[in-house]
Amino acid sequence: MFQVELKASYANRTVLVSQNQILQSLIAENLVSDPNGARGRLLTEAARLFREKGYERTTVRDLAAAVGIQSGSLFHHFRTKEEILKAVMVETIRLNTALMQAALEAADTNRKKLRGLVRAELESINGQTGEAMAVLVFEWRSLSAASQVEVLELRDIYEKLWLDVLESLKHEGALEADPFVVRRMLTGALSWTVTWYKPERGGLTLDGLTDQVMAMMAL
Amino acid sequence: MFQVELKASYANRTVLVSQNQILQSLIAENLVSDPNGARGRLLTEAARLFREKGYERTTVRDLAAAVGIQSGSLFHHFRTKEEILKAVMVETIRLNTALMQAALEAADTNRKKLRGLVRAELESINGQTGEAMAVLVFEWRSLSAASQVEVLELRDIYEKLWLDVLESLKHEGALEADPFVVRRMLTGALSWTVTWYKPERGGLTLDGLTDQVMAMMAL
DNA sequence: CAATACCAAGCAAGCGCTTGGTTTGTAAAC
DNA sequence: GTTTACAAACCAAGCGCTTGCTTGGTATTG
Repeated sequence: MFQVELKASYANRTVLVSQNQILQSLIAENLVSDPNGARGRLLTEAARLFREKGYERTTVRDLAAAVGIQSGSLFHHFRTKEEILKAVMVETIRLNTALMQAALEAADTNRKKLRGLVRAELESINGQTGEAMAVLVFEWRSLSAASQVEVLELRDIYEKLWLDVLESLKHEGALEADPFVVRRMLTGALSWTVTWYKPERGGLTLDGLTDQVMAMMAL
Repeated sequence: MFQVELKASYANRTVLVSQNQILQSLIAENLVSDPNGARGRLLTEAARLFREKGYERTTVRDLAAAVGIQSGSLFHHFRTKEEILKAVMVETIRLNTALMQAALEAADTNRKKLRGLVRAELESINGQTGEAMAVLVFEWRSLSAASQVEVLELRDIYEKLWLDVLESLKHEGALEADPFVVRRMLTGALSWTVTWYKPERGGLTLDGLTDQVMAMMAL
């Protein structure tokens, strides 16, 4: 019991450290904005507001006020309001693709890889990037058709990571259902946690939640 | 093979007939609007538009044009635009609660009851009431806090139907995970089908999809 | 001394909703 | 069977406000 807790705590710290390292390297490559910089701070606040009130109900004046500038000044950083939404989504997918890849590399069996993906996605949805992840799910329609195409290309890379693992599990005989369907179901189930899962109350940890998901799939 | 198809077709017809009977009795009780009446037609169109473009992006002029009247004339039927959204949600929940109750009554074991609920909810989401169901999920935030409270009361009744069955399954030992968590996961997974499930292509029927869900849960 | 970041002011368009008046449906009164 | 009465349904016009975004100019920074 004590052993388990120690191990869990250690695993948690490892995850956090590696998450940060991944973020830093993405910032260095200019693939995501530094949350401490002007642009990054705006995107963080935008994600928060978009999640809280929805994209349409969030005005450029709200966004500007959240970072302490005038509404007109926003348009020196982004040409349109929609470009802000797109940036939130693009950077979120980039970060999460990297996080999922790291989760895959840390596991040796396909079963552990799936658990790693589930755990990582739950962490993305319910952790610091949760607001941006929720925006990705719920504000999709607010993106123009042109932007949707662009973001979808990134999303396909991300989804392929999942499908590869699920297909391997199917070949192993560990999974009965169609990998494509399973991934879609998992997308829905995991995203939806953002609307109800509150780690502080209830006592259900992220690891516990991950266990429940795996148990539900008899894996 | 031929037998199976006949049976499926018959089962499907039974479902459709009973769906219609339930709808008729709810109309008679004035709990939902007749889709052929003026109010019902507006609500149907509203659900379609809200789902297609989102509540905020749908203007009262859009709504009015969809039923062929002037925008101002809308306000003889509803006092505010939000009242239209609320009406869509309330009537959808009322109809679906009745459908779920019927599904429960038609099954004898808890396992069949769960399958009935899953099947019925998938049908609600992907059938004629799908647009309204999607609105219920994706436009929740657009409801005022006061309306949210009102609709939540109805939703609780609906959710209790699920929880009772899941708890029975847990007591039977057929379910390992927490019923509450399972229901939340199912809510997410089933709602999400609206974004990807297209019965016409792919060849996956609603019954097939139901089977996949049950298989995923090892039930 | 550029380039970048910002402000103050406001424009054009679109929004939900109101207003005053007309048409339509219905049913009793004669 | 026409007339009268009246409410519900609807139209045409537009008001007041908010929206995303622009403009012309001013600090700030390397």
